Amino acid sequence: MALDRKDLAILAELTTNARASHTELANKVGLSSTALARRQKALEDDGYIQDYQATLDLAQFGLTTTVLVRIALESQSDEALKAFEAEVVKCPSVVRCFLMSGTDDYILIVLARDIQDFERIHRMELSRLPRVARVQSSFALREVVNRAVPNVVFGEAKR
Amino acid sequence: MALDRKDLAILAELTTNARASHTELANKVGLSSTALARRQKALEDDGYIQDYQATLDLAQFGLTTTVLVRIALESQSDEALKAFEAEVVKCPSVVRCFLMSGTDDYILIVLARDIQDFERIHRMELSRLPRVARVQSSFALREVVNRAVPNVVFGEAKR
DNA sequence: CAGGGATGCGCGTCGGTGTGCCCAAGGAAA
DNA sequence: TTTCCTTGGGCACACCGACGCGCATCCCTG
Repeated sequence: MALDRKDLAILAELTTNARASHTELANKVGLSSTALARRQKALEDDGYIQDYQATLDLAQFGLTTTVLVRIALESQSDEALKAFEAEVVKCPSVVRCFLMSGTDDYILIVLARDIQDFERIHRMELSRLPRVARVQSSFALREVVNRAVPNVVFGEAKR
Repeated sequence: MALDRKDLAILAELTTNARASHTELANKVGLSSTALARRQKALEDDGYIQDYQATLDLAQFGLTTTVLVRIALESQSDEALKAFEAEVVKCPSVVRCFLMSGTDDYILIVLARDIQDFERIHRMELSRLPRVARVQSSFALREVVNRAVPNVVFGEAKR
């Protein structure tokens, strides 16, 4: 299935106003509400739209510090990876975790209130992860770009 | 303003079903629809909820490859940082960009269709960024954790 | 005991949503 | 070229549900 520029406009708008009504969206895209409803339902049924979620302002919760954590394991055996991953998913301060190629085995993105809070997270969450050989943390001083969807998705219009 | 466990339950539910109606949410949280409407509006007005956005399945768009890119600049002067950041925000394949402490100046998260596509991105987007001294790319083999909101937010109930 | 804050119920209004039908455009086949 | 068929769009309508309000109640606190 190919998406035309109106589909992309719908997606672009929904990634900002997920609660927009059919008529509201229709006006912005340049369609009637019924045509838009059909397209939106198709986008959902075809899996382009996964779900609709509220975005929280993490700064309101005091989570202003982002830390990138590089982790190397003692062993790259399947058992070690499984054991590590089974625990890392439980860490409440971890928002992302990638299994990486290269020298580092895993890279985590951790959210903390401040540096002292990260010390606590390091002690209570990260240092308790199994099979870890080395942990290296880098603090993000500022977030320059933060997009849920790359702009490249909306750039191409086909029909 | 302090949030009680019902507020957290509302937020937890809205981060999954942003389009849920008041009555629907009220049933899940254990409130009447009117009480829930008041709380939800308060959460919005107080800035806890930033906005509501549709989540796209990036795999449906062919974006299955995540790359972490470490970039060091020729100079850490304010002018060099400004010049770099002004251009990196235009890169359509970049979803995140952090100014970092430590040896690396910036860390980017880039989404590509595949490794060949990343070669194109490297050539067309990354290598054209100004003041770059060194670019180092690491491919993510798998994504173990991907959360928009850390679980630590929902963990604390106060009232 | 009094008062403020939050809740729940009921109501009316409003708007969204879904359906049926018709129309226009484009492509294919005769 | 004509005709048929398919695809997508728009209009109108009716139904259902959401939403917001007012008021009584409850709890907690001072």
